[in-house]
Amino acid sequence: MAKVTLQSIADQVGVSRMTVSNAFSRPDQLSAELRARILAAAAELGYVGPDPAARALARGRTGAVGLLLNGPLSEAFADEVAAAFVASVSDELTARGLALTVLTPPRDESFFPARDVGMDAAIVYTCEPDSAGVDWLARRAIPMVAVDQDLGEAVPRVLVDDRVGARAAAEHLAALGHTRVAVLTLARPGTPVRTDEPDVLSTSHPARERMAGWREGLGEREPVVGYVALGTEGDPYAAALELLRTADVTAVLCFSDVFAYAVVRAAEELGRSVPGDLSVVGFDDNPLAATVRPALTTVRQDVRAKGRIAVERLTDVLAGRPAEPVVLPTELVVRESTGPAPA
Amino acid sequence: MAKVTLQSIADQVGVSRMTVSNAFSRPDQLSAELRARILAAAAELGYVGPDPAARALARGRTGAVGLLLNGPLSEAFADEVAAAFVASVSDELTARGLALTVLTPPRDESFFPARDVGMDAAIVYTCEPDSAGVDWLARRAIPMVAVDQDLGEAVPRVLVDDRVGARAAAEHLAALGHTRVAVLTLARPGTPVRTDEPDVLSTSHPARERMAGWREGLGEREPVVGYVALGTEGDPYAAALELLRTADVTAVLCFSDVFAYAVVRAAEELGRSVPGDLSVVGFDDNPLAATVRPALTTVRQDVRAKGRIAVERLTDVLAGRPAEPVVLPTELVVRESTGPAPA
DNA sequence: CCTGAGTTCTATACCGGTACAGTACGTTCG
DNA sequence: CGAACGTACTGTACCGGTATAGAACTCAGG
Repeated sequence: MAKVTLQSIADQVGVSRMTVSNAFSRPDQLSAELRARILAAAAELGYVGPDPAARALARGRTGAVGLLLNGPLSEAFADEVAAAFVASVSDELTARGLALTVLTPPRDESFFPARDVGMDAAIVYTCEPDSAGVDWLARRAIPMVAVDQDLGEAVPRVLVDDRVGARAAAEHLAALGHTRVAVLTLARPGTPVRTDEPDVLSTSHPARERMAGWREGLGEREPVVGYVALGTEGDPYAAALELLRTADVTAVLCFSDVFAYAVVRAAEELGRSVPGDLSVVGFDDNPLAATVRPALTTVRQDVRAKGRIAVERLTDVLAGRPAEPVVLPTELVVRESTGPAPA
Repeated sequence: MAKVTLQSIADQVGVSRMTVSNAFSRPDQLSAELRARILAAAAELGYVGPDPAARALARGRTGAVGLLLNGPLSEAFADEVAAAFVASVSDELTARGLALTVLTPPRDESFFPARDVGMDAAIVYTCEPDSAGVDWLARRAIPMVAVDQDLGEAVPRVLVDDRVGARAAAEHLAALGHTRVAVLTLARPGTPVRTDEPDVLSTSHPARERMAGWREGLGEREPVVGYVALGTEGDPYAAALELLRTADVTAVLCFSDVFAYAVVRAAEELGRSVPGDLSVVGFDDNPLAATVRPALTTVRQDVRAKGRIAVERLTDVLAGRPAEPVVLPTELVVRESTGPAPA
């Protein structure tokens, strides 16, 4: 059977192709009676509806929004917080009649999603400003919204107040009398597990901001005894063991709740009780944080709101409205993993 | 600035438009020297590369594959097993130079991803054969692969041997002397929480097959004392409490590890010890199953393999190769949540 | 010197729609 | 009763590429 197009239906019914197009895409442009006849003819011929590719070319819109990630999706999902963000973005896009296309770094440059996939706009999640993906999107002039990252003034951003949250966590420890505090945070990929060099820190916005907040909150005390910087491929538990064995501290500030829980388990392994001998603070308020024992003191952020607001900003941009930068609040949640510094 | 197209570069360099197209898409079709000149001119004019929408129309391929889900993405992610499957699919597609577009049921028919988004093929995950999404894909003649569902002979399927796994779980309980066994499984949406009517069961392939396997494995004994059928919106913990309060059983077979853990907590709440007073078996071997106490006896399936094989089948279909149906094995994993039936 | 087989580039013909500016024909209103 | 307007439909001009067949030229082999 030959391909069924708008034209074949137009011929069948005896109207112009444009009228058939309108029957599907702009019902108010023709009489109900004629539209019914056209739809009937279409059904009879087995016409499904306008071809998305042709429509995308003619309209200049695809109906899809890209979500640019800095690693494979399985990596994002290893972190429950990132997974919740992705889910939130998808839900919000659905509610607005947009589809989600996942843009991951390619294995092979021959097909580069950020360069080769049609989309109306993109949400950039935690990607370095100089990454290839961001570069392609920018060169294609695809409207972007940056989440958990600063891509410059031109790109609207949705951030979390990591610094204030981290400062609150550090002040909490300080108020409990802790003076020897370590940090377990993210490092640039490839960095050795343990280091005291501040410049191996991950350049991600949250990593920088949280570190800055911790330093502020620890105030005049020797701010950080040492820290373990962990690449994405690192094993948090091994890093935590290493940290506790080599650093003489009474508390640890962690980049995430997953890291914090690793510290808790490492402390148990080494026979140190939490929070009796060691206080541990996480970040994000992962569902995990409330479930494990001892429940983790952490800094809460509202991940679903982050996704929702990112999509709102995106639709603002698509509609030509100005999109103000947003900074979402954080909140210290004190649970069982922190206590007074041991004497 | 006027839009930069292939034609503008062709004019600038003084070659045909086709040659410029080849410079980007088929480098072996022209001399290296000319290609370099074209690329230089393109860079100078700020040409990014062929427009994906136009290319999709001309080539008849988009480079994107749809993943059809039967609910919002956040719902899929509530289940760690489904999330792992999605991640696996994405990783495998990336490895093959394809992008992933998420196809969820629309809030509003005006934009229906399964109907309106361009894609080369689709993976259908746990969707009812008569759902609107499947119907649109079928009418568009989009190549499909069905996962955890049977869409008829024409659609290649990737299944898990749920029945054999469930039977093994039931036989395990039988061997331990259990004769009064309940089931906690999925129901059709909207079904009341507790029922003994078999036909409220979810029509999903896994739900049917697991139930069949459980019945087989319990053999000649009164097969199932009763079961709680749980819609997707139901609260497993509440259902588990209800079940244990009303059914006089020594063991519960569950549709998932999440359900099983809910039963464990409900048993604790009611003062019954697991596995002393009550044995519980889950399904899937969710990471959770090994972490919680008591660790859950469960039926393992390899979710990453399921994603990988689904994508393999999909590429087979795209290449015109026949795609044989696949049934992946399951394996009973005995941990701490099952023990001899109490006297 | 002629033939056949590469290269390298071009001409033509689509791919399947939508936007926009009409045209033709009632209706309404001053 | 004529101007102004709304409704219903059409004609034309794109949207920005790619496939395919062929033309022009080079080169090796007989």
